[in-house]
Amino acid sequence: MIRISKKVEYALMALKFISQSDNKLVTAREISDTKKIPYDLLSKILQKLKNENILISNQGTNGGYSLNKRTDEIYLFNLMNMLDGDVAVADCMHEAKEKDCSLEDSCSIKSEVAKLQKEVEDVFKNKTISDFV
Amino acid sequence: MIRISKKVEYALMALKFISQSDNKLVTAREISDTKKIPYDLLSKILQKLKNENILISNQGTNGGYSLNKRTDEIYLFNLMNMLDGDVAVADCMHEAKEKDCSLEDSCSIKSEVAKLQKEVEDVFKNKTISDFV
DNA sequence: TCTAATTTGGACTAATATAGTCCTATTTGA
DNA sequence: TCAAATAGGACTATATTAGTCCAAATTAGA
Repeated sequence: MIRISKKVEYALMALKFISQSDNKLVTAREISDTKKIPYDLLSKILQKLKNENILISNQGTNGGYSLNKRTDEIYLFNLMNMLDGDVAVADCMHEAKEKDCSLEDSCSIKSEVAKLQKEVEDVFKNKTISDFV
Repeated sequence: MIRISKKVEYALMALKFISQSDNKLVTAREISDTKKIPYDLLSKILQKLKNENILISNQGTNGGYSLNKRTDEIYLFNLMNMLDGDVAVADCMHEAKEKDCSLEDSCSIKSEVAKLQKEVEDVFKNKTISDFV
């Protein structure tokens, strides 16, 4: 839902770490060790961020990751979407599938919940990685 | 976390329903039937709201619930707290126990997460039941 | 060309949180 | 005394999140 999951938390820490490494390539192991983040989980996250063009990766010996965007171009809201999927304040606010709400007919609060959704979204859309650095 | 769980959703629907019943006592069965909410679950929610002085209950035949506060005195943020416990954008933002964050030392993003917490809290603190009626 | 360091990525398990159910009291008006 | 209601503990089921395990592919350097 709308929250900073462990994945997002780890992503923020990793991105911050990478952004502070003066263009030197950073390995998953390095981040995992200094930040005490489970290695396998972190790897998955970095791979995802690479596939989403947030990071650039170099494989093999001496490989590692580097940023592919400026920190102020990476939005928290997007990170959350990438890592945890649809960001929604309530089950019925999932865009993708309209997650067929069983209450549809009897629900009397949907429009206000939608308003809430927008307000909360805005908070997360207004934060970028640069805010965390 | 910070979201409208089913419990909160049902509470909002129920409170709206009760607020629109002109002081007539409303039974859990009545709400459950017309709003298609699982009866047992709804009962628990109403009992909780009664214990938190949001509702007044009358037991026995012809019993039921009525509001104990004006709708604009019932804050969404408080409802969430009552029904789902501590409202937090991240695990480390739980007040009660400081939920001993294993990253404590290596975490480099806590202050910004705290800022975020406050911003999101404010959204929920600025909504009352009257917004949903 | 071999080896070690590294990313890649699928499949699985464990832990936790949420949602829902079942059952038995207790209260009270008619 | 009965039926309609709230009260509430204990339990089960489901979904989500977190974390682990394993094997492959890539690449620099000895």
